[in-house]
Amino acid sequence: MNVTIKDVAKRANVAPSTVSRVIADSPRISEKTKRKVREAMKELGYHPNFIARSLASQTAQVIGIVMPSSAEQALQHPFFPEVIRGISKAAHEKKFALQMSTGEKEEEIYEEVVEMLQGRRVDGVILLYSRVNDKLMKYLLRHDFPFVVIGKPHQRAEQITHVDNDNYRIGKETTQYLLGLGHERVAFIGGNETYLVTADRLLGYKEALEEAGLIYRPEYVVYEEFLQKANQEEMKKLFSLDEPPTALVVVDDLLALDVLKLLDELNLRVPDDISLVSFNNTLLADMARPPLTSVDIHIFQLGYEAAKNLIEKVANPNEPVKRIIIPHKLVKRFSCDYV
Amino acid sequence: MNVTIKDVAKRANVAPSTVSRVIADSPRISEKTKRKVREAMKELGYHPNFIARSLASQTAQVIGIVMPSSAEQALQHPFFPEVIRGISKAAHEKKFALQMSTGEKEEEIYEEVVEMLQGRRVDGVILLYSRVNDKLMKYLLRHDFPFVVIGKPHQRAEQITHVDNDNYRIGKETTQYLLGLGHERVAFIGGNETYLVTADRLLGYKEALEEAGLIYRPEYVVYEEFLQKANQEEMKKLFSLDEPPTALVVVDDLLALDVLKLLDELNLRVPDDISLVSFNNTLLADMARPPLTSVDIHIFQLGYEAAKNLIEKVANPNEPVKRIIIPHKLVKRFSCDYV
DNA sequence: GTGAAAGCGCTAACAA
DNA sequence: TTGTTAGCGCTTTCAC
Repeated sequence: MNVTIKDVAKRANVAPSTVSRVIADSPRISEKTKRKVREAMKELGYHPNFIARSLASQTAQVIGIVMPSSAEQALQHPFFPEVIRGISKAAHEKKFALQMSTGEKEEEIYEEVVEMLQGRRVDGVILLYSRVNDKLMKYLLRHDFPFVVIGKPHQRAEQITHVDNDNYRIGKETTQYLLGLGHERVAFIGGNETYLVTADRLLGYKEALEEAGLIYRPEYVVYEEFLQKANQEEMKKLFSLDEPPTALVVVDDLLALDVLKLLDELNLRVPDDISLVSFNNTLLADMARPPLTSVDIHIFQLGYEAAKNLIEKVANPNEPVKRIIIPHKLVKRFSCDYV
Repeated sequence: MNVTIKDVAKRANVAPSTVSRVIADSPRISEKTKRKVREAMKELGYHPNFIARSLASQTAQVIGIVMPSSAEQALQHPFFPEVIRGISKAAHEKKFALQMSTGEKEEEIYEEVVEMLQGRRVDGVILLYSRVNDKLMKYLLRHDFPFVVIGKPHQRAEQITHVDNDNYRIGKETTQYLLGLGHERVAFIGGNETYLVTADRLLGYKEALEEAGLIYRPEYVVYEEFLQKANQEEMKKLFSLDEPPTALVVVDDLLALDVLKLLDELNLRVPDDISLVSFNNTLLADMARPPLTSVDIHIFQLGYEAAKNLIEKVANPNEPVKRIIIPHKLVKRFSCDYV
């Protein structure tokens, strides 16, 4: 079979435990012995067996990535690869491996993650979503498994380490930017209504209007699902209002592309006829025509911080709960103009 | 500590091995015993320890995904999330978990994958790239580790199970489509020169020209790196030729968006002034304006088949080497017109 | 500074 | 059909 610690021990004329200590670079082993052992490892082409190590040490050095229901769908959205990039970076730095959930439905994912953790395959998980009343989150909390959520937990946020943006402020500032350009009829195009991000940004949007002395019009708020061509009804309704908006706050780049397309069909030109600012500042924003003014929420950093903090928590279970707010930044391009 | 197989055994008044057999649903255990054991598992809240199982059974039930140098960069390209989606689907069906490489440089990734495999963390890997003279591939071959590559291996392709498109035909048919529209000055915009995909498609492109009795002009072939704004020199040169092309074969949607942008700057309109067909048919193609005619290479399926075949190979090491060609399809939208 | 030995939780050969 | 037992390859007390 394979070269094991015992083979190395024999070759180096030491005990297996000594080899183990050399692997861990224990300070209690003499340099001379270390050299000898390392040489033996080289000669034999030894590679430590992670699995055996995991079993003995009760730690996997692996973190799990939990996608929202339907990993399959999620990956269609540029947000996810980008968070994963950040996670990957941090994991790599700390020498942790990455495991991804593959489940498609909520219940499946729940089972899968439970097995991951109970099966000791991963030391902790990062939830890439924050859903209302999430069964999995409760389970993690109850069993005291290390986890971090990206976004704001709906319940017990103060007990859960999470990495988020200040979505209220984002919504507010973005709206204010548009108001500052002279727009008074600003509409809000949200994604899925049940996500907290949307709700928070909407709150900021309302606040900005109020502070500016403008009234909030419910008919100016539209929820369009991402990645769906079909239900553009709401959007069309928006533009057949007596007083259609002159500016749009669109909650996501991908959605913004959809919107752009629709506006094109309606013969509305951006930014001449209508201004638009979107969020996330993914590659899409830059590649759209016109290039979109977009709020960079630093997705990569969201992932990076999530992984970093999860790993800290795994290493030290007493690590206090943290709430990490990643700064955002409005990136101006060419989709906004004075009214 | 945690509930183990022994606890369950005690509770159910059987031997640990019996419990183990129940987990594996061995047919040699009576239904009655199974029931009894399963009940005990429920009562105690037992979850099998994967790590222990892996160690004992010498199999991890995990497949590794190897990104090209710089996982970090790669994930910026929509191709990767999409293959991963496919891989995820197949893995999920076969109850395999997914582990991703996190390394950034080629050498790092090499080390990482070697540790993954030697450390028995994964049973096999999928290479999401095919590079000339790849050190890792040689290693895998030499050590007889199960692996599958997406794309065409540069060397010993006949010894390596791989999943690919017929890129030669793709290049040829695409060019023919443009020729059929009356274009005689068709340029080829490739990505990274060292990838085999590009080379194969270029071959097809040349062949199409030849068959049509047109001469191949080297100045009509341009390599532009993906995701780089800087080096647009080559492209600009292309359009300052005495006889600039009237149609473009662009090797990738993302690149096509870049090209679109550049054309815009040059005041060339698609498809009026210039026709363009791109590849991959990602969401981008549909969202670009104009929506791009693009060759769907079925990225999802590439991933799906790769994972499926890898898992088969892991289950049965004698599985013969396979070459799987995924069909492609030209999806017509609005970026091409008669000359 | 190093060795001996127990044990992590499971599987699988061999017995019965 | 089920039990006994010896590992899988490593870490980690506890000795010395």
